[in-house]
Amino acid sequence: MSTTIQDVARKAGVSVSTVSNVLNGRADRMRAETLARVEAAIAALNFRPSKLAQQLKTGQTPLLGLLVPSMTNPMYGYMAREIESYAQEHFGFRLLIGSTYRDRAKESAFFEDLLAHGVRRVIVISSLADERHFESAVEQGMVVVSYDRGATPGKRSRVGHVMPDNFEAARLATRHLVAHGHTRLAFATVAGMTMSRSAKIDGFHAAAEEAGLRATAEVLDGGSLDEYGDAVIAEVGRATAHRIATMAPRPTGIVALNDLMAIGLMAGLREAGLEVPRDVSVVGIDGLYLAGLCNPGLTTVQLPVREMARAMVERAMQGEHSPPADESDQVFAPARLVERESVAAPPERQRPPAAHPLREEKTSP
Amino acid sequence: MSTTIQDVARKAGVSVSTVSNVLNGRADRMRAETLARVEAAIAALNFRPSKLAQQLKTGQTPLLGLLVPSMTNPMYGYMAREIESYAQEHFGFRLLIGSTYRDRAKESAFFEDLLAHGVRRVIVISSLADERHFESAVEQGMVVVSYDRGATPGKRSRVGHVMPDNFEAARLATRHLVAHGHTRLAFATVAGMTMSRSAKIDGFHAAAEEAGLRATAEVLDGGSLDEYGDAVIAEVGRATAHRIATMAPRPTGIVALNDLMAIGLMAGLREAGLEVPRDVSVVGIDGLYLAGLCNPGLTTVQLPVREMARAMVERAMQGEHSPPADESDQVFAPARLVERESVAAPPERQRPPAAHPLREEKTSP
DNA sequence: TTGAAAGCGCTAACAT
DNA sequence: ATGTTAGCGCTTTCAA
Repeated sequence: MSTTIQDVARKAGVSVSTVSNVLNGRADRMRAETLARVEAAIAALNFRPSKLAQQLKTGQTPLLGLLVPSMTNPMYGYMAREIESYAQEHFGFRLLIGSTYRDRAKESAFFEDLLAHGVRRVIVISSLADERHFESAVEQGMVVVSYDRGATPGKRSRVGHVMPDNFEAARLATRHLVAHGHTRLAFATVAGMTMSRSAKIDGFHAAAEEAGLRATAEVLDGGSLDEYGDAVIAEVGRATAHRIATMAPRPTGIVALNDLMAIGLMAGLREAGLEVPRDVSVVGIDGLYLAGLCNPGLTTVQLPVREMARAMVERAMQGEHSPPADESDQVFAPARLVERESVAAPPERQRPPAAHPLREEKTSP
Repeated sequence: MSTTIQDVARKAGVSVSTVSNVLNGRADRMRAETLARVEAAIAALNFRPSKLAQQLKTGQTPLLGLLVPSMTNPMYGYMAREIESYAQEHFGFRLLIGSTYRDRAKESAFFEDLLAHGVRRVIVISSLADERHFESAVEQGMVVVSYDRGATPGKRSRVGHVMPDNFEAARLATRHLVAHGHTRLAFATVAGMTMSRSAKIDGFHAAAEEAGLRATAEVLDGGSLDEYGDAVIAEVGRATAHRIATMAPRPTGIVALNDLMAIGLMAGLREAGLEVPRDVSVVGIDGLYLAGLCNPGLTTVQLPVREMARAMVERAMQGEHSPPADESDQVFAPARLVERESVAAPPERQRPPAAHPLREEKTSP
């Protein structure tokens, strides 16, 4: 089929081991003239050693597994992009990607396949509560790095952890609302608790507490992600917005779990006849570029995505050895608040939602 | 390291070929009792055959290469998702993904790596003009399917082609504007011509012609994609919007190359003090779910993404044999127009852009 | 400085 | 019905 090391050896008039030596940078073991002949043959035949065969021999394959809940979510696309380019540029690794839709069976199946493919390093972005299936993969020799979830305290896990400072991110967002004079605060999240979600809620509460607003700060728990199709989180945001519109008194400052939810929230608020930021202020967390394209522009807390991506790749590449004796989680400072137009002072007194028809979508053939 | 076929054979008290036979569905060649023993051993040892070794032997690896311009673009995320799930569910293939950033060198490097990894089937979503590097990959035994680009007429290519009916999509969008009474039409695109772009432009012109509006229908050629960072297309849209705002007379009905560009366009129009749809109407092409979250909701032509994804996977799996003698491109009807709020009748007379300050982004630490 | 040879884990003739 | 064996393309001792 394609040229093999044998062909090269034959063409260069040397043995395969010599060719293998030049392939593996052991050019010192041979005469310059031999090296030249081999290199010439490689070039002439346009030979590329089969990674397959190399792997089978060495047990190492330059492939990085990446597990994301959904590639359709712009945040994961963003992270995947950063992970890919760093892994490629610094380690020559390609990405073997898989979507899990937050389904444990799918996650496990993906791990099995990775193992079978000889992939030994994986980055997992998941919101699944427990990590047992990862541990078992680690047992089998995998290096796994998990995003946005801390190690279970006590149980020293061999899984690496990288995450943003979710607490601080939410606190920053909440303080921004407080600074604008909001006193009725809400945190909009989805059903189900994860480490990162609870950290954000804690940050939200902490900021409310500081401002003496704890009594009126509430957590709005939206629908489950499973119930919705694709735009999932945004849909939950939309649904939550409709709920907010009917509350009395209504919260005026809302921190969303993430930008996508915030975007859905804004759309829902609009549909319910409420105007952002006149009636309700919204701030997101993530820092998607899409936030800057919204109307109004979404104020959001920018997470250090690139830095986190690098840290994850580095950790995944370290190998099974190096995890610092005291494998503490790697946490990043939340970057900065990016101010746009979705936050303003709360309204003097609350208006009822305008008698605004729900917008309809027509479809024509 | 991990359990091998040898271990299973030993444990079951049979030879490796017997185990291999059960692995490959040749259970009929043995006694039920033997089969049972082998299966028991496999289960007990939690044995998964190494795809690596299988590949080396068979030359087939259940991996599908997918080349996209950028994973950050929601449209590609959407396509990747559909491709992945179909390939996984129907063929048990995983995705080896790569971003090219529309760079030929990166594309070629990716192909080389795929070859080295034993991957023989690739789907390419690219806007690069020529396909020569694909042809060479095909020469080496790859099955490649290219999205959104037709085969060069005459030169019968061995590369498969799948694309939406771009002409019809743009025509549909344009007619919608015409139906709303617009007479000054524009098509907003990016620099550089590709097959799909020119098909859209043709569709745009065709609709204008039908309506006798050809004289005032113009193509607005935005910046190059290379100049921008990540949100690329949206940024081009934004820049184009600023240009539109200063035109006199100004077009009132705009068809955007795609949804992302339309979203950027709407943001830019807003920044320039123009209101959509009161001053300018916009319609996109793609049908991203994000279009429904915009404010105003973006009217767009929904492309049959899932169907196209399936067709591409099917074609990629067919193997090198089947390409129908007259390998014609596979084209899909554009689905439907999804009406939202970004289109209205044109204004009676044009207002100058409001003295509206550009919105600013502040960043605080 | 170079080559011979033994596998890596599996498949598929070919034997028995 | 089951086992033996020769590779797939490469890496890596170990010899020459």
